[in-house]
Amino acid sequence: MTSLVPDPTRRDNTLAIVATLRNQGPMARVDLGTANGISSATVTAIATELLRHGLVTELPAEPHRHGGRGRPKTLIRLDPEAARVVCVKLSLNEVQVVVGDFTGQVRHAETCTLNTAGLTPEALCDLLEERILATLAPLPGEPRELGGVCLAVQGVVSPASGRLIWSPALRFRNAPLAAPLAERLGCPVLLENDANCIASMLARQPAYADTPNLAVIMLGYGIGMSVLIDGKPFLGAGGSAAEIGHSKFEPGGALCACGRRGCIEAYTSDYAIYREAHALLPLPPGDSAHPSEEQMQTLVRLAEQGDPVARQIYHKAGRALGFGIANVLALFNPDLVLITGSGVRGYAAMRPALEAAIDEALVPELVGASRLAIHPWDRDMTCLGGIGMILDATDATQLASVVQP
Amino acid sequence: MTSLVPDPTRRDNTLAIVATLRNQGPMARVDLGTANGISSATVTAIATELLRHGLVTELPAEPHRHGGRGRPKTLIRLDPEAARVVCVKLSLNEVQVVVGDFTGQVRHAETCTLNTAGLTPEALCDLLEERILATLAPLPGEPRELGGVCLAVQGVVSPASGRLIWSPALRFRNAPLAAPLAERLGCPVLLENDANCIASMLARQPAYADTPNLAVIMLGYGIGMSVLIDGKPFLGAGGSAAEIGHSKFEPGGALCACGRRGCIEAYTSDYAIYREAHALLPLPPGDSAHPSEEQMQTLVRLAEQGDPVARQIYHKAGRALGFGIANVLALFNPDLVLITGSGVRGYAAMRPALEAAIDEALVPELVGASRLAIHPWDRDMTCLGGIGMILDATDATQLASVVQP
DNA sequence: TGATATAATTTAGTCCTCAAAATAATCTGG
DNA sequence: CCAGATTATTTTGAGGACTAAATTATATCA
Repeated sequence: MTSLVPDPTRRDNTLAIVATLRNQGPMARVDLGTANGISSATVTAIATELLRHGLVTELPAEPHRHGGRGRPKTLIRLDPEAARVVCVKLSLNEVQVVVGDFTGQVRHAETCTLNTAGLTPEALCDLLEERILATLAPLPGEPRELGGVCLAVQGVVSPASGRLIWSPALRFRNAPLAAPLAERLGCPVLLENDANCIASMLARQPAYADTPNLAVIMLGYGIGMSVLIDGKPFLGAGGSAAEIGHSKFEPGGALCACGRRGCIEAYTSDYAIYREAHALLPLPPGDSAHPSEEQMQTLVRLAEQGDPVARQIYHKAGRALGFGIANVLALFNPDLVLITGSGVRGYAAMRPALEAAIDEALVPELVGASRLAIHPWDRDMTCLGGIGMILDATDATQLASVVQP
Repeated sequence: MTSLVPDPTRRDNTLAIVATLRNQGPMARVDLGTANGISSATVTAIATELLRHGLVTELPAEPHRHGGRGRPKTLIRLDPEAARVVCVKLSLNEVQVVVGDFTGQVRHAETCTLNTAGLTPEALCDLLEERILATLAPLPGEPRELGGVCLAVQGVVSPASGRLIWSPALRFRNAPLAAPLAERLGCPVLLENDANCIASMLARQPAYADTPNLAVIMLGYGIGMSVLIDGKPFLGAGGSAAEIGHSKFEPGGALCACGRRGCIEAYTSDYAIYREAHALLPLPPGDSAHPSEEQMQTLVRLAEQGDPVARQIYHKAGRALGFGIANVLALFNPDLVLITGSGVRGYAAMRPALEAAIDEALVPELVGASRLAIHPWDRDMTCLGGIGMILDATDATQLASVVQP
């Protein structure tokens, strides 16, 4: 190790190349150069270092599929084995552990169910350490080769300080989680909000490359949001930005899980919809505090079949969300608002009221060119995004030690 | 001119030094180095170039006030004469033209009153060109030495495209202003929102150096806001971000000047307060559509003296603003919310309801460490900020041609 | 006056980037 | 099968930029 902190220019260029390879797959040196605005000579130099450190490999030439004339491109790709990272998604009564490789691909995933609300911070760290090591153990390679862990939780977190401020999955508040877990595991731990993970995963997709200001709203048991500004999650001063769920629909309105009244979440979340419905409509049995997927789907079906009570409930949910989105448009003016989460199942039922509410709330000048779309929900998106985030974070530190001979 | 685009590293360092000199006044080379994290040798090199181009001058040594031992510092400062810029503030029925020097100091200011609402885009450009040249004419130096103009307007603008989307001072909408004016004047024109000018002026002050995430709310005839993220105004995708005035207090509420209902502005702006008051309270005479400062001060005085009607009006205004700020806290989580504008005259009357509304709306976890403060209003702040913004903008282009011999 | 201290400049060395030249690897067409 | 033609990669050489260290400049202190 000649120098632990290489030249910042070189560091930036190296990070850009690794990021390009991760997001766009194997690529030739020339193309990496044009994609990042650097000369091919520089790419050669950087690639040589990365090869020497085993972070990338050259792809064997493929004799076929080589349209043009001259010397064929030699693609280089990230070596999947160069790092192993983990994303842990912590939600109410569920812990999901996903193992990813250096390219950001998922290699293994496990989920376990337990009572999360009863955990103390120490018990939670015990549990997470145990689950992560148990998940890693059967995999080839030493578990200690772990490059980093992303802990994705619902609720308010402060990534900078590694403290969990508040989560619906846990009873305790304002406890440091990243530092103790990092000490146990001997690797960097990034504490993140689950919505930020999803949003940064979406931002990586080419389809959203031209919408760097992106608001991603997650509908589910609660309501979360992540706002990407220039492609990066906006955290605010203390990490609690983008809390659309607790922005207001009407003063003195419905009671929210947070204890205040009139929050968007108190109208549009699963618990709010279920709360309105369960006394009035025939639903499958279940835990009254936490509506099941089956119950929610029954409710959506009722609304879509024209049941007036269910329709009314979804109408109100859509109207509240529409006003919430109107405030997001007025305050963030994003390129695109994307709605996802398990709650998108009810989007069709909410949509008319939602769109009418936005029209009612905002003049066209303030809606501007912002678009509104839904993104199909996939429960693994969170961890995919978390793996990308911890890889990006560890790149920055790891590559600091990629140095010259 | 050997090279019009110098090395980006050198360019960044040069910009940083100019910015430091502008914001913090004359400084020695050593201190410029430590303040910007660069070596004193590099500062010497950059300072030599800047001296050669006449952008900075060395301050004569002051024999007194030189505490220490060794060689005394030689302070360098920006040469005030190195550039002349103008900020034009366009508000309802008023155009203010302010001339600034390279250090950001105001050298001259003029205000004129006229009917702005009746102007077409062409007539407005005619007027602005005429006013700017007339203001510049009597000053020493050729008017054509103008380095840049900042056009600060109330309303929604898109700085990137130079288009005015919508302004309460003008009847037309969605017209390009920056380009035609730049052509007439032969210099860069920056179209900016007035709140952004004020916020970036405040951000330059040392008192706010540790609050890079700052929301500045301007109370006045309307209600505007600028949100600084990492010290820079957040514009959103189309320039219409941070429109707190048209975020919602309650669906179906009071009628707003924008034509929709329930906007914060429809409760807390001067026109909204006056609208509630003028039929019920004895106020000085005036134009009914646009309350005068005298009328508003009378109203504030009535509220502070305990008049129940006036108190009730300010209570409601404060409550609406409180809910608006709660949404800003939930969505932006700023370090600090600063309230300013001519409407701060009524802050004391609004304050109890405002603070109660924030408490009612948000759990402490979401208020976080965000603070709330007022900043005394000074009508010249806008143009001071605009001068700073146009100087920053022209630095970037100007300094591109500051090159080696 | 000389010792000491601090600021500014110069020097020497390292690193990085890029353009251009050289080299490598392939296809094309006779 | 071989001589261009073509494109990719690597090497080379030149030009900047930055820093640490040495040097020079200018003060105070005793």
